[in-house]
Amino acid sequence: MHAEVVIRALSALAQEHRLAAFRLLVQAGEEGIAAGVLAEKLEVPASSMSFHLAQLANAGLVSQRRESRSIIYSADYSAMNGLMDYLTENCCGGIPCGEDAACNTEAKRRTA
Amino acid sequence: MHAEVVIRALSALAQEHRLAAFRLLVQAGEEGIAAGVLAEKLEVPASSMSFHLAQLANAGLVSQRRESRSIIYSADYSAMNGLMDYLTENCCGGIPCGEDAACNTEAKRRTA
DNA sequence: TCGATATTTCCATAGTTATCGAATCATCGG
DNA sequence: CCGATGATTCGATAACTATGGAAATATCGA
Repeated sequence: MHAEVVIRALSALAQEHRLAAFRLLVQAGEEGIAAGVLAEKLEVPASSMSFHLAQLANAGLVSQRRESRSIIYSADYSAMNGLMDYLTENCCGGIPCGEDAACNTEAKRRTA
Repeated sequence: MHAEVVIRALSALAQEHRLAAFRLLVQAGEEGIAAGVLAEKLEVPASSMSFHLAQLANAGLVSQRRESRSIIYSADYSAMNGLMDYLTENCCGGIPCGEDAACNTEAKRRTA
């Protein structure tokens, strides 16, 4: 993953509504969530939501599919993992991920 | 870690020069790097570098100390781990960190 | 104290991003 | 085909971010 792509992903997530939308999409899993539903849940006008979803899509963090009149968005886990990979490798250098750092703490907490 | 803080950290990293600076600081470890050295390495005017470092500091990702005439910046690993924590917990939900996801892949690669 | 060095603050400016109503496009049911 | 529904695109505007030179601040050595 190049720095340029990483920056686009970070920029995409660095916004209140987009971070919130992405969290919901991650929770929703494969099934995804329609644009209108996201707009309603986040109390954002449809055109604004569309703008934000386009940013997330442009960053490769979400994919979309049409289902009748709705457009369903879903999180792209591999893109997110690519981002985590980059951050772990380049920005967590001093405290590698296998000891007491974030990722592992989470992993343990999760399986506990 | 609240969403607000997370967004500030993501915004801070979502910029070419700041991401590059932070990577260097992570590599440098406790010792840190002086503002002027960073400016020179990244080929950015001193005042611009100062601006970017202020953003990183504001996000809590770096700390600074004066050492004679220089101001030495160093990465705050715990803040970065806090960010990783949040992302793992909120944005990697579907594929928890203990299986094939980024963090663990990294951890294994690192200790191998 | 003076001059040099390291950095930040100030300021103007250019560029980018967010917002949201209105217009447009796509799909469906009848 | 028509009206309704779900979504995007357009366009204007406001807000924020990045840039970099000049001035100000802090520290040092002599």
